[in-house]
Amino acid sequence: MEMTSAQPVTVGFRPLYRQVKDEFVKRMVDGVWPAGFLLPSEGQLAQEVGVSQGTVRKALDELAGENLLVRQQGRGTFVAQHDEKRILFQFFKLVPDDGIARFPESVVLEASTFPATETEREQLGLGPGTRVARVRRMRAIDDVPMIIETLSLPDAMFPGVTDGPVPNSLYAFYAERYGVTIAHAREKLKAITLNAEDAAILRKPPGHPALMVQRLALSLEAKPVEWRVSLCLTDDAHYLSFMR
Amino acid sequence: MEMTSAQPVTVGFRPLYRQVKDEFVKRMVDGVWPAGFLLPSEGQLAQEVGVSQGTVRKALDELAGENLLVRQQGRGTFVAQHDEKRILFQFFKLVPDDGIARFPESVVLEASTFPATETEREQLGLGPGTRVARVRRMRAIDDVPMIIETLSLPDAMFPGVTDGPVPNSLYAFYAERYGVTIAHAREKLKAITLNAEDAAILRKPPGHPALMVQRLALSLEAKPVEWRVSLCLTDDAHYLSFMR
DNA sequence: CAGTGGTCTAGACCACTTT
DNA sequence: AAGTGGTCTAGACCACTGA
Repeated sequence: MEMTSAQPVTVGFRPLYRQVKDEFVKRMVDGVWPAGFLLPSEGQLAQEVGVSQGTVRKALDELAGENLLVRQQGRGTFVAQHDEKRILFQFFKLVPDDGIARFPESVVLEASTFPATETEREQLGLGPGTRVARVRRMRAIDDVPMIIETLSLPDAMFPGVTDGPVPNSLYAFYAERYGVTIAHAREKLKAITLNAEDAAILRKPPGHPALMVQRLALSLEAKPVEWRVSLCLTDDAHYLSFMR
Repeated sequence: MEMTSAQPVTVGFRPLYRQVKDEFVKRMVDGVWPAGFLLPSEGQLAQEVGVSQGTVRKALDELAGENLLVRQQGRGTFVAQHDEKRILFQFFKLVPDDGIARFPESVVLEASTFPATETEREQLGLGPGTRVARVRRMRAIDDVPMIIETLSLPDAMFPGVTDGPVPNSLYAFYAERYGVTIAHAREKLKAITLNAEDAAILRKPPGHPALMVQRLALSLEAKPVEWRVSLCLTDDAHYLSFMR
């Protein structure tokens, strides 16, 4: 029996540009390349990691396609930031019926830490007995109440997040204060009718229909980081979804 | 005054690979490359249109990214088809809460042509007095009624579509019988409560909440082709949306 | 085995931005 | 003018498929 001829095990194959991509993601995760950072030029990066410029380019192009980098011809390549424009474009799908997307203001109703519920533990991948920070707030567009939002964060990952004031733009805050970047999210939608308490906050009668949006936000490392349940009025707005 | 020195008008600049891409889309629109068609190899195409293989590749890659082509290593590149798998993945976002996507069956309630309403004319870009074919059907998953769907098609583009039986899988039917390929779609979602008639069909009490999905489907040429309003029960299912 | 798409490289030139 | 990303090319080799 021939011992030396190993079978062609294709098991560990991983394209160079993907390895390069992983390295770049790691730099973002580790904070070496923070939000807004101007990357070295393609040529420099290629020399640095020891591959051709074309391979670096393919890695950067894919990261730009995932909205993690922003490329600007003549200027350079930047780490994406959670500015208002990006959030409106990438994460906020509720649009007034006039078609002009606007950023909602917020009024915090409650912010404190609690023992995680079973749903929170399941969604965020937490063990029993873990604590979460929970924020409940009302959001309005043009001073018209539109959304009641309850969000849960692993307390260990966001220590003291409910101690101070909670800013309106949370994803920029997570990045700046905790070094946690929200990269992607999954939303599940259901139609419900409002109970008396929620209806009062949104100035509608009990039993009024609303859109319930359950969002799980994932970090750069694809770990679940935030669980958010929103009740949205869709009388004068709609949730917009494109299928490419 | 110097008449010969024109300013450097960058007006007509269009990358080669985009022109190649346009040419390939045209071949699909014209039916030269029908659904499921196996394209010539990259090398042949490059020679045919007179560019390098790399340029053809970039065009094909973008088209694959838009789900208009499917590439398979070792096999070749194919024109995308509206098979059940693609529709489930790309166009059908209502998923049972168990997380296992399934294709719904249909029962046609009504199918005929009518003068287009103002909404239909506006959405489909039709002139006054135009006729539309309208189909109303109930859709069920695992024999449980889930959706009431009303769809409108320009009669001129789909002549006689309501004369025969209406198949369950419409997008494959549009492609095969009318040479119309649905490429993309836009959906607007609202929460509503069911009226007595719709509630009876879905076996729920009047006033029960439901998700209203208004879909405008676009052809390869980016023209609006189908207007579809669906009322979906979300008691045991949800609309799933990813944000990349 | 031949043929396909997938990866990787190297180099040239173009368009855009900033100095 | 210098530096950036964007396009285009040509050629080599790899991984996958099917005969």
